[in-house]
Amino acid sequence: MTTKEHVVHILDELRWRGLVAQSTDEQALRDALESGPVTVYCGFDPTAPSLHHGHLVQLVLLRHLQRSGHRVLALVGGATGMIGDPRMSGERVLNSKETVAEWVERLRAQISRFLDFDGDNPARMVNNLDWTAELSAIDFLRDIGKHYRLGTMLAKDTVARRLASDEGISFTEFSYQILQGLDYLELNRRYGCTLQTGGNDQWGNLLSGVELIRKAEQTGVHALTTPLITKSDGTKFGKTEGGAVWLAPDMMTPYAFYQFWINTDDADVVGYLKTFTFRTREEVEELERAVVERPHAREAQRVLAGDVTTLVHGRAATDAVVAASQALFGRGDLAELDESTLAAAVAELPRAVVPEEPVQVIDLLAEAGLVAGRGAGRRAVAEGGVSINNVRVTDPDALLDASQLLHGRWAVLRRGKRTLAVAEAVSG
RNA sequence: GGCAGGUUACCCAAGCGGCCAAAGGGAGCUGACUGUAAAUCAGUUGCGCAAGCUACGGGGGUUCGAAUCCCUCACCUGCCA
Repeated sequence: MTTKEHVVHILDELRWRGLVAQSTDEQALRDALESGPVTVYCGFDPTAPSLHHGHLVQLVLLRHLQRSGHRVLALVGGATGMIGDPRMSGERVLNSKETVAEWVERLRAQISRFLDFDGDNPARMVNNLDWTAELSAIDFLRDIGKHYRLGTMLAKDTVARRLASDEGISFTEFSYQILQGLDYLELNRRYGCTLQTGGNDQWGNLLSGVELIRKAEQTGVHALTTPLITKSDGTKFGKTEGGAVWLAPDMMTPYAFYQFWINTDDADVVGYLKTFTFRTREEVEELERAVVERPHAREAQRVLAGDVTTLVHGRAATDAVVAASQALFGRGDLAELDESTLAAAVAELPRAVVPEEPVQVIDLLAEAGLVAGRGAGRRAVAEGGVSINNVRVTDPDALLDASQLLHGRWAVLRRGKRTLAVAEAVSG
């Protein structure tokens, strides 16, 4: 921490980083954060086998708070994940208990990377299934349900809109807000938690807990939300060919993850540096100048991609993908790369196996997942969008011949400008 | 439980007996221009080299011919109880 950060209030720091959208009584929150360690919690529901870019914002926020001395609780929604937070796109399909349990474990492992669970201010991991599994329906309705007014619940934005939609809303999803409120109450009682954070779309759910605690405990607690991360061109942040930007390496390779960030628009990169990296104001300002003065150098994008990939996948993985990116997108001829450099670079890519017999290029493309099928492969070749070792392929029926294998082992397949895979000969 | 409406490709949505592998929009993909950026313009988006095959919630039927008509099942929604 630089000396300057000591004089900047954590809330102002977070605001500068674009991490603050709404909060309950801001002055009260400001005073609380200033007067001593605040216990804060943020929940993560197991709706998929991995966290994604949206959760990353929350994890970064928690990390900032922990670094400035506050106590952090990371909650995995073993219970809420079985109910489903209502969303505008319609009723969710319930996952099996086994699936939810499995995903809970995966999320736990992922969250652990972002916070410090040792030292003198350790973060703590909690699971809301721990206090809901044994809760009887009667106790739930008497002790918790009695504090909830139907009018308030129905007025919640998502609920109201879902009710007005053709699809409506099930009682299960409607009840979600109570479960989340209960979590906050429970954490307040157990650990003195007085701040809950979340995405701005969670505002209603956060307030559910704030109100429940006010009624049940006659005490005021805080809520703080982060803004929805946006892109300047109006499209959705975090959307890729494969879906979301997953943090799990088995769902999105570190290479693909790095590439996602390095392809950030000029118009967005400074904002993302503030939000997703821990760079100081001075560093960000310098990179901001670099974007204006030398946009083609893409320095800000490189720093962003490097920092975020390191945060999520670690130093070693990042070094590997940076080297791979430089090799594969560098100016030089791929054939001139030495064997070990090329080996490291292609290690990050999806691959297809080159059999003994002659094989069609389009089959390799399909096998490597670069195209959806042979037809799509033919189309890609016809469009001029396929190259092998940076040499454009023009014949849809082209075969890969052994002379194209670099170092006798690899051929770099490229579709479009930046989607890569490798065809590898079986060694032997 | 009753009545009404709905279920079309990644999403929205048109089509209501042949000219439908299915309009239009969104989104995606590719090319040109670039800086692995944006914007713009162009092409493209069921499987198959092709003949052809499989498709409009599932099943059955009418018809020379069905996404389109009939029956039935499933699911969704609304109103009423």
